[in-house]
Amino acid sequence: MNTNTGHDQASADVMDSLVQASFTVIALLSQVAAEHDLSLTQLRVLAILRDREPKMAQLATFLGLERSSVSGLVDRAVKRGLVRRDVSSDDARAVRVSLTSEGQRLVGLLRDQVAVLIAPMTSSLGSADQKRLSGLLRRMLE
Amino acid sequence: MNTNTGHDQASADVMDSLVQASFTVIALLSQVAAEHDLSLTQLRVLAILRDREPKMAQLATFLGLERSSVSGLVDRAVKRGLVRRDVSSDDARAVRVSLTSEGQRLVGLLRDQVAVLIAPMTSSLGSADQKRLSGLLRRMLE
DNA sequence: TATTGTTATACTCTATAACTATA
DNA sequence: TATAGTTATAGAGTATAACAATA
Repeated sequence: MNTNTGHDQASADVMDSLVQASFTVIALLSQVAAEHDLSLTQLRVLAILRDREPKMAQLATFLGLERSSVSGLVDRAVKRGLVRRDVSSDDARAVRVSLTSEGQRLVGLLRDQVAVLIAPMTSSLGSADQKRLSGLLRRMLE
Repeated sequence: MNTNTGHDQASADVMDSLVQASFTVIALLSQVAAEHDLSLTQLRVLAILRDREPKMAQLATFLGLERSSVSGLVDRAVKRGLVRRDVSSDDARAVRVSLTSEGQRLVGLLRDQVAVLIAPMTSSLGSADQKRLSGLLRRMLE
């Protein structure tokens, strides 16, 4: 009988495999980031800016961080020439953050390297199972 | 034609869904940790110690961190009464780390809370699909 | 008055280098 | 000599609180 306390075996299995897979993937992303002297958070910043030009407060929301924390992150990324700050056209208080061309180049490179590192894992599944996996994950994330 | 550069659509799909799912899961773990004033790393330490009593160097390997970093982590966990250091019986240089009863209690609680938070996600899949998902993830991680 | 962003401050996390004690 | 662990130091990441500029 399932008493719905979240402890039945099937739930525990999904939880454990999801958690383990997540740590594996995050470790891999951290490794790619570290090879470019970036933290995981800096990599996230670049990934977010890949198809967005948010204001600071929006970037903080995406990252789940305080605005003050994001100020420092953006400072360091600007110092490295990866990111740009521009005063918003519609609100003189607001700052819009975007990738420089150097930042765009790097984010493409990072994506390629992640693909290379993740491939040995995913290719242990056949092509049909890869589609099943991404389908299941997407349905779960919706 | 797939030129095997890791850029075909199926590979990109799995990569993107895995990365997105991983960030979602890690954010959830961080949230549970934060509710107990723990960092994600401290939560990992407790989870590792749940069924192991490693020496410092082994714990560092599990975490993928330097021994000096682990010294600080264990210091803070000891200070909170969650973890204990004992001189190893076979090597007077080595230190064995283990959970206190308070640490055991907490790690159980954390696991329950993660299960509760992850449930809304996983339960969007039927029971058969949950099994498929954990099966695919496990095969991928082997 | 409320909001946007930055700055000041403090603590955690992490690495490197130097050290102590034991093997 | 080599290994296990700690300590000293420095930089990044993070939050809270206080602040300036603009709305």
